[in-house]
Amino acid sequence: MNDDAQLETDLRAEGVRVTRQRLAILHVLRMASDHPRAEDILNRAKVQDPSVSQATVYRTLAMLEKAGTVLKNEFDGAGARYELAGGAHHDHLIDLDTGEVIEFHSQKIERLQAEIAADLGYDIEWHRLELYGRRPKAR
Amino acid sequence: MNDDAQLETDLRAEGVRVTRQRLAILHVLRMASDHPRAEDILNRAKVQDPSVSQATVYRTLAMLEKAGTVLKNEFDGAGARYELAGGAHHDHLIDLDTGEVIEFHSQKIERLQAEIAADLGYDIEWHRLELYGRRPKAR
DNA sequence: TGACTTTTCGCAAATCGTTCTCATTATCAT
DNA sequence: ATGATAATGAGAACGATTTGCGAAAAGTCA
Ligand SMILES: [Mn+2]
Ligand SMILES: [Mn+2]
Ligand SMILES: [Zn+2]
Ligand SMILES: [Zn+2]
Repeated sequence: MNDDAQLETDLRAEGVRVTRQRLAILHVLRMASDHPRAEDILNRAKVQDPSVSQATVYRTLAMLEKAGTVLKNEFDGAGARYELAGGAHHDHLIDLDTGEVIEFHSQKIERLQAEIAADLGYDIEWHRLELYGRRPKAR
Repeated sequence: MNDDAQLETDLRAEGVRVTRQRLAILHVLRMASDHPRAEDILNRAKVQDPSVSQATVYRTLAMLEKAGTVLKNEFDGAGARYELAGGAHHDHLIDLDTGEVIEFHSQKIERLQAEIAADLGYDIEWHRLELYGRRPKAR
């Protein structure tokens, strides 16, 4: 597990200045496992550094997304939800009752997507696969 | 091919009043094959009835969506894009260069999605599968 | 048709998440 | 430490969509 000093290294690797605010935001993302919204990230970052502003949260997220460090998910409903990009590609299942986000991956689906696009004469740049469902009522 | 008188029947079937504006909007949707945005629908509807307003376009689309007559697609980028729900379920491939929307359907993928959700203990209510790609440059 | 009730309309103002402006502050190579 | 300049906070602006409100149109039943 990376400690907070690693965050500084990560930022420097991207050639940007290491600011308190960016460290706080990255720390929040490191700790999160719930695909938080910008507003959640702001609130959590403020615990570590009360000076963090909304504008900086959005700016930092946009910057990290461009750098490939962060993934921005535009699920149905309110605003975007973010997560660190670290691991392998995965798609999401959203619980319509709780809002919980569950991750999954299907090599078969990924392959089929590529085949379909190829048949249509396209190369896929990226894709979005989201399942919206609920747990069947106890029975 | 349905004529415009059919539109009136469609509206009555939904138990709402038949207005010039609604007929114009439905007509536009009937003619469209390009997944138009609300703004496009407004502009096209104005040709038939210049009195149609933006608010009515949004209100009518929301109403038709709730009735299951219209599908609202929230693709990446600007605003939502609409289409009549008539046919069979399909997903979309968006051309990143032209914005063109291509429809496709894979029974295999649909089945895999259901299996994945079932394994996770969920029933899928709806899903979104969008492929974003481009035609390989001529070579 | 005309009076009466209900729905829908256009317009403008409000929302909401996100982006931008700009004066001020902080980082960092020197 | 100093200076160049990147990054920040506060709040205004934005764009798509939604909503409140009084006016107009649609449905109802003589
Ligand atoms: Mn995820
Ligand atoms: Mn379609
Ligand atoms: Zn995937
Ligand atoms: Zn599908």
